[in-house]
Amino acid sequence: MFSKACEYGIRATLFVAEQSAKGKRTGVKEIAKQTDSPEAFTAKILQTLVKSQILVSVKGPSGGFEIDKASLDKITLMNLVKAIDGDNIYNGCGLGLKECNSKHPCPVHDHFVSIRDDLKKMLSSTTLSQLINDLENGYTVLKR
Amino acid sequence: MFSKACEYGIRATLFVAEQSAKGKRTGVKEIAKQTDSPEAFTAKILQTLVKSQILVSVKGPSGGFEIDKASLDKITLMNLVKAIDGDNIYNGCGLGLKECNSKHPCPVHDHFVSIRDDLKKMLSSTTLSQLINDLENGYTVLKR
DNA sequence: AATATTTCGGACAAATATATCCTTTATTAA
DNA sequence: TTAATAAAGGATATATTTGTCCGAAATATT
Repeated sequence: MFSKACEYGIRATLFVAEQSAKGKRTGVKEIAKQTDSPEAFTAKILQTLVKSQILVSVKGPSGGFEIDKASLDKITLMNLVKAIDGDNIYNGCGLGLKECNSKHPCPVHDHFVSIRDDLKKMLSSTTLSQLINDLENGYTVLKR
Repeated sequence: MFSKACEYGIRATLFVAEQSAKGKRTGVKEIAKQTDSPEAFTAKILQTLVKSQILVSVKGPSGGFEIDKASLDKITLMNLVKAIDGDNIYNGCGLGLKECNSKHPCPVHDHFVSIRDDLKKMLSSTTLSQLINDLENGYTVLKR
């Protein structure tokens, strides 16, 4: 479904979001530990997310990553996925054809339409706020 | 969504199925050409599909690949995907956690449930017969 | 000002996926 | 029986993804 980079990226962002909601800033080391992800690789992905203006980074002692509280319910899973994996997930053809669309469909095009639409809808309507709510409850987890 | 191998594999299988329905056997060269796929790589994938008993191969002159007509409406997309990509697509966790399930869910688990179920349902209920029907009509295409 | 901390950026390394090539094996047809 | 044909299988090449390492830049603390 998603690349490893995207899986790590979503997990990292959720951890940062959770901490930011508490007013805490957090660094790569802690993020990697709490999301059970490779540290150096996670650092790269965090850089990408900063460039995409999803995260804010601060260098130096007591630096780290944070998310503007106001954007917690503006940023969606779709924003993360696009920033890391691009938009192939909901634009690409199921069988890899270049010019597949409803006028010129591949054999599985119609079968995938509603599934892809549902996925797209879910990704673009699910915000960080919603997701960290379950995390704070302890209902969901970021590792294991 | 699927690997390249799986995309080529599905396209190849559909072409073989279409030909088999007409009583024709077809070789790698023709399959690769008609599905716009790399020939040698396609050959490898066809081997996998033969080992998985989805296709039948015949060596020598006038040899090639075919599908038992009786199995055209028994073999589903799910069978192809499992044979080539394994079952990670509908067993794996959206965020890559090892022990993600309804008792111990990752933050996106519940959000993915219905989408994954729909995908699984679609893959396991769509047969080769159904797919080649649209192909024969010219309603769907295998390349471009 | 000096030092320690932390992200940034580039180069590099390893693993996996994609893709090709060539020899062997089976089979058909002449 | 020989020659031609086509898949099988192994070795190898290339590309992409995943992952690491290290010096540079920024910044807070002393």
